[in-house]
Amino acid sequence: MGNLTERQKLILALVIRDYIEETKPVGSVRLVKHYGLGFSSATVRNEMMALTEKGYLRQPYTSAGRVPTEEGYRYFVRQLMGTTDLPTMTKQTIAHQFHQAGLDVDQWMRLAASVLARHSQAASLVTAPHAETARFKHIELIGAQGRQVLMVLVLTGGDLRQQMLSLAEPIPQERLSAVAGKINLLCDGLDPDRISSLSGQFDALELDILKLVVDDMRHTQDVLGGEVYRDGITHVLAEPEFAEVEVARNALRILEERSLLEDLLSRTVMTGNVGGVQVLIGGEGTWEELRDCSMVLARYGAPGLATGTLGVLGPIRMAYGQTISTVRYVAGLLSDLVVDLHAE
Amino acid sequence: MGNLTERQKLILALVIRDYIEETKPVGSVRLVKHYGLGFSSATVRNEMMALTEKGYLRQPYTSAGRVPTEEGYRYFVRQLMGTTDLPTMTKQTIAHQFHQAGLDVDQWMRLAASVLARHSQAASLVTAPHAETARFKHIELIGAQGRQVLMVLVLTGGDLRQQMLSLAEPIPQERLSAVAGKINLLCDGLDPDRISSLSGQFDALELDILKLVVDDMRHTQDVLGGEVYRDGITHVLAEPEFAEVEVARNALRILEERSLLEDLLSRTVMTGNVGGVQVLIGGEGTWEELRDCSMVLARYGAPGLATGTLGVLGPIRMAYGQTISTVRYVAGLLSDLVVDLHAE
DNA sequence: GTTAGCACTCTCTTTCAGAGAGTGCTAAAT
DNA sequence: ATTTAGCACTCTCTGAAAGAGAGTGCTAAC
Repeated sequence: MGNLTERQKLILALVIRDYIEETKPVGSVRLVKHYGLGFSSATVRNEMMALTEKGYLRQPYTSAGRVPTEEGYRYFVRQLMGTTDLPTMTKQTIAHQFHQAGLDVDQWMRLAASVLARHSQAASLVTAPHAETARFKHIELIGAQGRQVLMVLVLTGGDLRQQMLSLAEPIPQERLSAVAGKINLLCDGLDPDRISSLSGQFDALELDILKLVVDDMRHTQDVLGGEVYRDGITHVLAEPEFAEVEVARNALRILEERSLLEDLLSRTVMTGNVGGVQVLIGGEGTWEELRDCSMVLARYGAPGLATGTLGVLGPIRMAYGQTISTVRYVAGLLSDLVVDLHAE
Repeated sequence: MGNLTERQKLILALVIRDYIEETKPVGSVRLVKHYGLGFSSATVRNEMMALTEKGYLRQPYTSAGRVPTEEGYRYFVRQLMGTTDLPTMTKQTIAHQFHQAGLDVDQWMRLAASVLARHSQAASLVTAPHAETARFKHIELIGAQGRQVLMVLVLTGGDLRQQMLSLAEPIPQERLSAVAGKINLLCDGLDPDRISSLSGQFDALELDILKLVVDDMRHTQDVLGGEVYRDGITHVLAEPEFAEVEVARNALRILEERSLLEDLLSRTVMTGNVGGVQVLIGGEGTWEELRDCSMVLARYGAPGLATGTLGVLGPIRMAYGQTISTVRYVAGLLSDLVVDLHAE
């Protein structure tokens, strides 16, 4: 595939930049005029031919202007774009909004989704932070009417699970509290496997409860155990590449179907480090559903404590610089907030 | 506006039925042939003219077939359609799915949204059940690192709120438990106003906590206090009336923007009774955003205990019979489940 | 290595004509 | 007094044809 000359890099970058703005094939004449290049359109044409040969550009049809290929975008993102950063003003505005939200995780998530969507003009996606390995912290059993009992389970990392139990027979609140107290004492800080191994020390009722606790904890360890926050779906519909309803449907399916999302996240961002931003451009040969769109994903949080995922879904013709820096910045903010919340 | 003759009613119903199926203007000849009417196309034309005059039908352009107006759909839904019911088989299938979901409210909601979306082939919307007037049931204060405290608040109706507090100084867990115990004792079953009036009996720390409790309880009373579950967004995009991206954007905004939704729900379904299904066809002169779509909404739950809202959003050309019976049935199921959960 | 010149290709837009569907009116039939 | 057959008319939709426009790739000169 050979390397690119500086001039080829320049032209590739300009084609991408222009195409992202204008949404139509970029011609050689336009490029020279619009960006005041120091060489002629014929030269640009020659370079474009080379770039087309190398697979970074393509023509929608013979004798049309050039459009970046997915490979072209990837080269741009990896080699050409450099690391951009959000303007200080913008960062301050966003940070301010988060500080105003206080310590309510639900608020953060909603705000994060909203900020991502607005600043990238695309659909956004945020999963609540949760511990990778669930550890028991606290259980509460509150009797309701009859044999119904509300079980509230608190895990390290701030995960909170509730469940309504229907017991075989009514149990007085004192007994429930005693059971909860015993479990709290013996299981503090343990993971589900350890708790399972403790079964010898409990009676039948306690074991029933403990079984549910363990199931619940295991469930929490799933990638998508918690709530998924979305925003900006209407933004992607505004993009011309999603005018074709089938394309739009396909893209939104990714956001809507939990199983798809789970597969996608577990095989990409979950394999990366916190802080690193991953860019998926087109299907990347793996995801048929992503064929016509790109995603910018990141993991946030504090490894060992609690982590979550956030990202953006938009057309392949995406302003990657802007989007990547937004995702990185919001991921950083959320990481700070997670740390603030758990350690002092 | 005068009343309609039986034959006019028949023709109106057939036009609507045919238009819903075929998505194109219905002509007089087609109507006679396709439904084996006992009178000629000329007669149908005369009746159609009358129906057009009365505002129930309209022509996209001179000498095209007829299309129902919003007024036409409304008449159909209110006077012509009658009460349809889901096939027993379908009902059983749905009921079975819910029973399998156990007692996990989150599961119910997700399932309800999924069922609504699939059976109505439209976008669905479900809000979690919560008490209209929040009543205190239980508080738990769990010390985390340093001055951080996790407050878990349980209200009657099963509402569960968590919040991270950052206290002025570290407080030992015993003291926290004592505070929680005292609040549990004195506030059991009270509404936020009553709790506020009790301030004389508490010390500074307790009052700080109590303040947050009251705020949280008030917040829970909002229409959209809890989580909103959505599904089937891709379905509406498949409908031809949403091929125009602007129309689709507009419709999805309703689902996406909390403030819009809040306004809409509080002014419609919240004014109705549990069990009653409300149908909004087009903007109804009030909601600009709903101009190009219809919603079928219902409230479910047990009044006084906990209620929630659910519904469906689709094109005005919607299979109202099918959709309404699905919404009614799912609302009924959720109501039963809410009752099961709270009373025995 | 670069550039001017030019023929060529392909799309996009506009125009036009014909087909088709459906109406509304009139006059006859029931 | 309805209902219906007949018919002229209206309007959209489709496809073909033509012209404009943008942009390329090649060749030959700089």
